[in-house]
This record gives sequence, structure tokens and C-alpha cells, in this order.
Amino acid sequence: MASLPITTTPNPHASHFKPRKSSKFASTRLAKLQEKDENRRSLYKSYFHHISSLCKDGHLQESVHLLSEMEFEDFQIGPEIYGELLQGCVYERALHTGQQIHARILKNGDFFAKNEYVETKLVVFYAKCDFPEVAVRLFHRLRVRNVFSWAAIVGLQCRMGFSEDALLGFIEMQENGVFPDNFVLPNVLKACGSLQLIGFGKGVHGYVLKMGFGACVFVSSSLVDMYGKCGVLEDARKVFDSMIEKNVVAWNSMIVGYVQNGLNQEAIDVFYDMRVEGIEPTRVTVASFLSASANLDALIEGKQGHAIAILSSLDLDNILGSSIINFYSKVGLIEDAELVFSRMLEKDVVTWNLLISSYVQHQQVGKALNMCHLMRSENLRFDSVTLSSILSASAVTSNIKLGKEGHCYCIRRNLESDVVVVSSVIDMYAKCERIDDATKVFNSTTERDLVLWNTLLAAYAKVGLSGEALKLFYQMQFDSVPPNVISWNSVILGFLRNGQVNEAKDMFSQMQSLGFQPNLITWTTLISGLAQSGFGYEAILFFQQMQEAGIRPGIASITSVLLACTDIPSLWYGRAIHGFITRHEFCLSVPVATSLVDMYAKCGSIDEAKKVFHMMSSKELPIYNAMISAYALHGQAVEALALFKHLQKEGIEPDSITFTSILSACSHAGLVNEGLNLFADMVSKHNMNPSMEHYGCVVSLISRCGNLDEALRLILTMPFQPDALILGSLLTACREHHEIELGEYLSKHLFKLEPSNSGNYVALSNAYAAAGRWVEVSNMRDLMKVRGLRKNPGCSWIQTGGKLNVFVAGDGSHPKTKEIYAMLAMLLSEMQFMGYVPMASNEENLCS
DNA sequence: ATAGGGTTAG
Repeated sequence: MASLPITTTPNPHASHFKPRKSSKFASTRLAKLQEKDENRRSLYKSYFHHISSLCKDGHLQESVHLLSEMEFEDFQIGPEIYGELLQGCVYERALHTGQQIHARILKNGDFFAKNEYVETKLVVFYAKCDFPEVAVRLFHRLRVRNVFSWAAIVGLQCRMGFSEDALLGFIEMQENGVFPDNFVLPNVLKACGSLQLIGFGKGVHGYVLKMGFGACVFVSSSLVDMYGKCGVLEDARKVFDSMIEKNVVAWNSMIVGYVQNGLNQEAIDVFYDMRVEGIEPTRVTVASFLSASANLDALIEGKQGHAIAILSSLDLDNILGSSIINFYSKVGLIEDAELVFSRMLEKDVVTWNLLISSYVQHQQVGKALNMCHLMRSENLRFDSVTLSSILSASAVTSNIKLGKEGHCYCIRRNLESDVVVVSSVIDMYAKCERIDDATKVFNSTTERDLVLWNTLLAAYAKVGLSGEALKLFYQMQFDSVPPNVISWNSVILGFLRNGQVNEAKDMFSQMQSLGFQPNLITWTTLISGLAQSGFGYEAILFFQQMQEAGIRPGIASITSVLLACTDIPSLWYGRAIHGFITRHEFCLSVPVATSLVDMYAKCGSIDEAKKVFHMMSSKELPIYNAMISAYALHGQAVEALALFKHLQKEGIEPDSITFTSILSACSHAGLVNEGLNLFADMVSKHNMNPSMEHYGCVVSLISRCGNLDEALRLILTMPFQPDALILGSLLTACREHHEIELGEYLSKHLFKLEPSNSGNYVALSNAYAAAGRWVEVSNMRDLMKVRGLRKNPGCSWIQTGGKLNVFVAGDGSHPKTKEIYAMLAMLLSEMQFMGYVPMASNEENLCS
């Protein structure tokens, strides 16, 4: 490389030597001297060659030793020797030795120090040793800045991350008449890449072609890399394809370019082409290929990558090792990730972080925290990535204590300036139901990226703060952060969670008209939200539209649409969707099978529920729970109890949901003793704290047997404030047992608790109806109207209206029979007017 | 000249 002409006269002082006397004596003396001089000169030459080859072979100390020998022999040392030594220091990155040589140069005076060759070499040396202060100072003192010193300084700026300065240097050297060569250009292109200055990069590309550097593999590989970093993969590919001679780096740059732009399949294709060409992969190749495999969840490819790494006996450094660990954790093979981790000799923060985040993502929070402790005992500090994982662990387990500790750590270590960390903090507070703290942290941030906005948006959406969510949605656009699909999905979810179905549908059509493609999650949000708000039929329609839009449903959309079938309820649609699942070869996973059992049970076909249940070869707790609950719903308490016993025989520990189902089975069947025994077992044998729901079952069990006082006592002694559901079940019992006074008392509370729950109004109306207090019944209906309560096919007004009809006026003897029929007929037409298709039971009730 | 990790929506 640096092949500056070496001074032809080894000793610079020799040229100043002039003989003064011309006598014969003098001339023999002169001849002797000249001979001696000749000897010294050849000795000098041999020293020089010796030093030079020692430096090239990396024997720096020996060559410095020779330098000392020469100084001792009183040789005048020329620039080329210092040059060789400094070059040796550059190879070895031997800063200290180089500084010693620098000192010797200075000691020898200006003549050497001001030599262009030596000066340039010093700049190159300090630059390559990443010593910018000295390198830049020496560079500025240079009288002549040649292409070598420019290259060194541009390269240094590039390495230090001062990309702008590197580009300014590139411009300045040209202004000074120095033409950038194939050593400067890769650095310039790297700077363009890291600044994503595609325009500048294209200009440099033009210069490359004009000056004929296109044939240099270093320059062309850098062009591929630059285009890749700027995201212009077509141009990267063009340069790559035009390369006559491609080395590994060129191939690697192409692969890396694809991976970094999410074109993982393309990266894999290039990798295979490279294999076909017989190019030996390097660690960079395999690491990038593994990234692509990890991103695609490509199990076979990734395993091949690991095998290639072993077969090519690439050593397992931090980066290759991390890539392998990353691949195994992304595809869920944690044991393999652990194995690679244990085989790595030197682990850094990234390696540890990978395993920690992998544990968190697979819900193994205990293991993750354990790894954190081990990492600390290895004297490695947590960085922002570690903290993101810890905060995420706190979020998934709703562990506010751990979350706060994590937040405090971030404050102490100044990690909260990292947007990703702040997003994790906000998400943690949101998931721990501290929405105010989440807002507070959000407001304290100055730099907000899309994910940060989306995190708070999602937090508001989840709890149904649709107004706040919408405000945030507009505010982010005001702050010139354009929303993405996730933002839209959150706004839609916010409306649905707040019961604003029309607004949600509105947002859905708005996003489409603005060119956003709804994705699987958008559709699932809508289907699930509609199903949960009692719009089962619409949910099914959306499910159908989703097929038309060419989106393949996921597990969540299938379970949601099955929930929609239970909401209508429609066995017909339920069966159709079951057929769809089978036709589209969805495997009968536990959540899908569970939803199917639930759907069949709630749509009235316990036999089909049983069929699905028995189809599952390996049964897990959720499906047992669904089946027990199915039996409960169908009043088959004996079967429910048998299944409950069977499940325990299988060694499966019942959970809180199991007890809810089995208690509700007892409650429906009026099995008071069994129910109370199970309730006692749950507390004493299974060490569970009964939830409100469990109390609810027991309350309804006792109260339906007519023991309303006992039920009320239980409500008053339980460790919760009674919720609407539990008061509602007592209210229902009041209706059945004609306890109007207690009913009215409970209703007052209920209307305060849940002013929009029509069920409560209906229950009280029914109690009034049972007592023949028709004025109150009609008052209740008006009250509902005034409060704007919705009526839909699921609204118990219609259903209980029907029941009421049978209950009170069934024999036609009641004096108000006619009015009741009129009211029911009106309800039915009102329902049809609102666009609902009446269910068979509505009409049946009316006819009876 | 090329290389590894963390955050948001059902």
C-alpha cells in the first residue's frame, strides 16, 4: 500500500560530506573512508531489510531492538526505517511502541519530524490506533496533505462514528486537489450508509465509475453495503450482479443488506446461490443467515446454518454464538439456546440479554431473573436491553414491585433516555393497571417515537379510555409521527372496549379509505369486540369479510367468532365454523377445541360438545374446564362432578376456573351440600382464595334454595365489595322468591353500579311482574328507554318478556293478558325494525 | 469493505 519513494541515500548527512584535501595521503585516507562508508552503507541497508521483514512478520519488539542497536552504533536513521517501524506498529495496533518511536523521531530533530513521509506515517499510525486527538492535531500541522493522510483521517472519522466529518473530509480533499482513491472510498460509502444519505452515495457511485474504481472489490462491496444500508436493495443488487469478481465480503454485504431490510427470504436465496458457487462462508455469512432464519421462524434453515458453522469449524465468537442463540430462542427451542450458551467461552452482555429476553418471552420469568443474578455475579452490568426485558417480565406478571425497582434502576443508570426502555416502563405501568403512572412517564419524555406513542395508546385502549386514545391519536399526528396499523388497531379496540361499536366501525372504514390495510389483528379485534358486545351476527359477517379480504384467520379470530356464535346463539353458524376449521386444516389446538366445546354447549348441543371433547387425545385443563362448564350449563351436575373427579385422577390440579364451573354446576342443579363441600375443599385442600365469581356461585346456590338471608350474609362477610353480578344473582333469586323489598333495595345499588346493564332492569321488572305490579314493569321499561339502553336479540327484555308471558299470563287468566301480548308483539316489531333477525325462541315465546 | 440483543395492537 503506502509505497512512497524511499530516499535513495541511506544516510542524509552523507551527501553533505565533501573532501577538503586532495593530497595523495589524503586521497588514500579518503579511499579508506569511502570504503568504510561503503561498509556502513551496506550495513545500514541490511539493518533496514532486517527491520522491515521483522515488522512485516509481526516481530515488533525485535525490530525496535535493532533500532536501538543502530542508534548505539551511531547510525543516522533515515525516514524509511521509522516508516517501516511505524507501519509495524499499525499492523499490531501497538500504540505504546509507536509513541516511543515518535519520541525518537522528535529527538532526532526537525529534519526527520518535518519529513513528509514520516509525518504522514505518524498521522496514519495515530489514526489507525484510534487516537483521534493526536492524529487530528498532526494532520492539521501537515504542510503537505497527501492521499494517504487524508485516507487515514477520513477512515478514523468513519470508525469513530463521525460520518458527517468523514464526508466533509471527502469534499475537502477534493477541493485541495487530492483525488480520493480506493482506500478512501469504502469509508466514504460507509459514512453515506450510516447517515442514509442515498443522494450523496449515488454521487460517490458516479465518481467511482468515472475514476474507474468499479473493478475494485473493496469499493464495489462498499457500494453494495451502502445501498443496502439506505434501503435501496434494487441498486445494491445491480452493483452486486455487475461485479465480475465477488469475494466473500461482497456476498456477505448482499445478504446483510437483505436481512437488515426485512427481506429475509431473499437473503436466504443469496446464501444458497453462494453455496452453489462454492464460496466458503465466514462467521458474518452464517450469523446473517441465522438472523434471516430466525426472522422467518425457518427451523430447517437455521439448523442448517448451525451445522454449517460447525462443519466449517468457524469459531464460536460472541457474534456468531449470539446469532445461534437468537435463532433457537426465536423458534422456541430454548434448551438448544441454553446448550449453545453453555458452550460459549466468552459471554458478553448481548449473549446474556438474549437468553434473558428469551425466558421472558416464553413466560419463564423466574429463570430470567435468575439469569440476571448470575450475570451480575459475572461482573457484567445491566444495560438498556437487560432492563427492557426485566420491565417486560414485570409487565407480563403484573409485578409492580419488580417493575418499580426496574424503573428506579433506569433512573439511577440514566437508561430512561432510551426510547425503548421508556416504552417498556410505560407498558409495565399500564399492565400493572397504573395508567396514571404510565401517563406521567409518557409526559416526562421529550423524544417520542411511534412505538412510544403506540404503547400509551394501547394502554388507554385496553381499559376503554377511547376519548383519551383518540386524543393521543390526533396528538401524535400533530407531532408529525404518522400512525401505523397498530395505532389504528388500538383506537378501534378503545372504542370497542367502551361499547362504542359504531365509532369502532367508523374508524375501521376510515383507516381503509386512508389506505391502511387492516391486518389479522384488526379483524380479530373487531370480531372479538363485536362478539363481546353482543353483536354476534355482525362479528360473523366480519369473519366472512376477512376471508374475502384474503386474510387467513388465526386462533384468536376463530375463538372470537365461536364466541359470536354463542352470543346469538346459533348452532347453525357454530357448525359452519366448525366445518371451516376442519376444511382449512387448522389443527384442533387446545384453545380452539375449548371454544368449540363452549360454543356447542351454549348453542344447546351438549352431544357435539362431548364429541369435540373426546376427539382431543391429550387433554389439558382448559378443555376440562370447558366441558365441566358445559355440563353445568345443561344441568348435568352429575356428569360435571364425575369429570371433575376424573380430572383429579389424571393428576391435573384444578384451577380457579374449574371451581367456578363445578360450583356453577352445583348451583344450577341445586346441589347445595356438594356445592358447599367443594367451596370448603377449594379453600382448605387447594389453598385457593375464592374469587368474587366463586362467591357468586355459592350465593346463587343458597339463594335459589330460598335462603336469601344466608346469601345476603355471605355477601356481607366476603372480602370484596359485592359487584353487580353477585347482587344481580341475588336479585334474580328475589324475583323467584317474590322478595320484592330486598329486590328493590338491591336494584338501587345495581343501578348505581351498572346503570347500563339492562339485565338488572329486566330482573327487577320480572320481580315486579311476578307480583303483578305492572305499573312498575312499564316504568322500568321507560327508565331503560330514558337511559338509552340498547336492545338487541341478546337483550333479556325480549327473552324475559317471553318468560314473563309464560309465567304470568300463560293460562290466559291474568286480567292483563292482552296488554302483555301487545307489549311483546311491539317489542318484536321494534326488534325487527332495528334490523335484528328474531330468534326462534322470541317467536315461540310470543305464540305461547 | 461485511456481523449479534430489547419496546407497541387481538
